[in-house]
Amino acid sequence: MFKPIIVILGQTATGKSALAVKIARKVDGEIISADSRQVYKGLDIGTGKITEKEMKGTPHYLLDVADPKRKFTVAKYKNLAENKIKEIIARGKIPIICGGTGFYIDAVTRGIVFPEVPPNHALRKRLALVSDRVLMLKLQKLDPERAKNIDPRNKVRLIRAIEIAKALGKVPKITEVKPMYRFIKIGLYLPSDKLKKKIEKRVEKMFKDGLLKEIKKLKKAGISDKRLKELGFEYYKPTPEKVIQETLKYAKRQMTWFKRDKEIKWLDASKIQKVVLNKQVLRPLA
RNA sequence: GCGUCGGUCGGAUAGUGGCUAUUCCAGGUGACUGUAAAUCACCCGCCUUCGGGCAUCGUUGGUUCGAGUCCAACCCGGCGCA
Repeated sequence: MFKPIIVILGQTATGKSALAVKIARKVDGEIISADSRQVYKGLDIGTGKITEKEMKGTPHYLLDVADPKRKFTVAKYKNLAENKIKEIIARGKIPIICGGTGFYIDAVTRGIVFPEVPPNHALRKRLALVSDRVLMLKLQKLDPERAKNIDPRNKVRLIRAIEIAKALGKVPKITEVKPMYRFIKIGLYLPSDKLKKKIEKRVEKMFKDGLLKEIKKLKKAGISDKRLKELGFEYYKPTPEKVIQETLKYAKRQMTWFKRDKEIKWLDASKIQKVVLNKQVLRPLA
């Protein structure tokens, strides 16, 4: 049987990347990123993407695998990540998943099975113009079962449900296939005052490193304001204050997601020591 | 000092004399089936046994069955004139 796979997760700016590298170097591991924005090429400074230097020679995967003009998806992530896990294990190395996108992590670690219906952009475009009420009526006709427990005001979900129902006749129930690996989830957390300070520092550094230039470059490459906003990148007028505020809100939403997962073992990021590392993180790999 | 316009929740803002004071932002709680830093719901004066109860539109008085809305005086702020 395989050794368990370590998952490092937590809110933004808690130091996940550095910890993952540290562990990887100790156990001869390789890192698979779980970040919905770092998959895109060209989104570096704004997403806090790890630099070559910070990797310290440890291989990282699922960074820069998508074009920001096109939407990446969880299902795609799941596929790529599972392939990478296989590859890494086959090479006799240890996979380490590291990131802050809860949905992506769950897709892999809980083995969520997504209906095999690729996005239908023409349909989506058409349905986007319709009110949520009408969308709900449509869905009720197509699949009364799914309509019962869907968010009736959430257009994104309604559209997706209709998309699936049109293709398959109905939306399949959520299924989870027990993954063939065991995962150990380590959550890195910081008390809110410390997190806030770290975020402030990080955002200031982003501006110093050229965040505005990066955004300009993306715009020049033909990425619309709307798309940039979807990527969490465009603020009315990017100022450090605004970006800090948005980042704090995001961190809160991340925590809302992680809190539901009782399997996560939480470690205080400001107190993490070698001893703790050995005891709680590395022991299962011995 | 005179004239004038205004004062509504942490900030901004709506509100023909009539029931439950609007919307946006910020804040809080949560949801999550191929967009997930996305998208969405609820709360956001006080109390609550979650049914509701009590407050409240600068202050004080007045008119009225009924006032955020009308009247008067005062307080505060902007603008104009001195």
